[in-house]
Amino acid sequence: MGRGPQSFDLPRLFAALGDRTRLRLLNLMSGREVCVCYFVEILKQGQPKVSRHLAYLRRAGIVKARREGKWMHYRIERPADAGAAAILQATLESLGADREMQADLAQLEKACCRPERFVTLAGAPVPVELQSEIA
Amino acid sequence: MGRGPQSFDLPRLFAALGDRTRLRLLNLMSGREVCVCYFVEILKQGQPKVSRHLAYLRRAGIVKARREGKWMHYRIERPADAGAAAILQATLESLGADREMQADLAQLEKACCRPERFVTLAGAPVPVELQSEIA
DNA sequence: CCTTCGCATATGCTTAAGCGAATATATTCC
DNA sequence: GGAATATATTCGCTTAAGCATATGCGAAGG
Repeated sequence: MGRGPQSFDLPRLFAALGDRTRLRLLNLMSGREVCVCYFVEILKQGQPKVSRHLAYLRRAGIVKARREGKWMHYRIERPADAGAAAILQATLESLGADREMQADLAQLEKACCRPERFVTLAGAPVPVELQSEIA
Repeated sequence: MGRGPQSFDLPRLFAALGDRTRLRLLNLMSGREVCVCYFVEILKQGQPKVSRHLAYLRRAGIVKARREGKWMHYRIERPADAGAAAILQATLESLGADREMQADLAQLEKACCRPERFVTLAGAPVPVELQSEIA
């Protein structure tokens, strides 16, 4: 009994999406690979908090980390399960309607163009657009 | 600051979807209006537990209750927000891939055709298909 | 090496979720 | 009106989530 062996763990996915901080992180990663330091700068929240939420997303299987020297880059990983991928896709699209999410993206633009304005981002790697990624 | 005044409370929606019991309830309501007694019979869980989860869905704004005599009927209510509606739609569709959800629907079919087989459903109103409802 | 930097994780706390058992409310039937 | 039925809510408990502070750990750089 219980769930079928091949079916995705949807409650886990929704638990991962059920937090505003994590949605803001996903929004910033939508279409790009972003360094952790940008998250900390833009969300204006403590680094351990950001790191914990990124770990949560990682464990839920919707985000992937890549190390580059001292820096860690995160990007969205499309789930293998088609249903889960569709849900994530719909979620990312609906985030665009949210004011704060728009503001976050605007901040990211500013930070990318003029990292010298942000003390914490001196020398940090600029986010990179992803080619065949979600939205 | 914070969210825009018109944007939907997505974390609340995801919190509502982040529980397997609630997903099973939504799956059973997908395309039909169902009486609470069917939920209790099919999920084989205590009535207060089912009622509590239904209340949760009601508060999240994705389910609507209708009283008919002693019986309460529940059905899915498409959220006004387009993004939230799309997420809910994708969720309902992806539930079809889950074994337990399929089994629940099969049980519902059986219970509808032969309610006399289920002691607890004697005289209970049969679920009714909805015309222009989600999926 | 040994320090600094970027990030991750452990710790202790507070708050909220889920549960079963018991109780309350609403409707029907007699 | 009182018993019976269908559903909702409350209570006490256990478990998990989120937070801030503090600590651990890999990678550069001197």
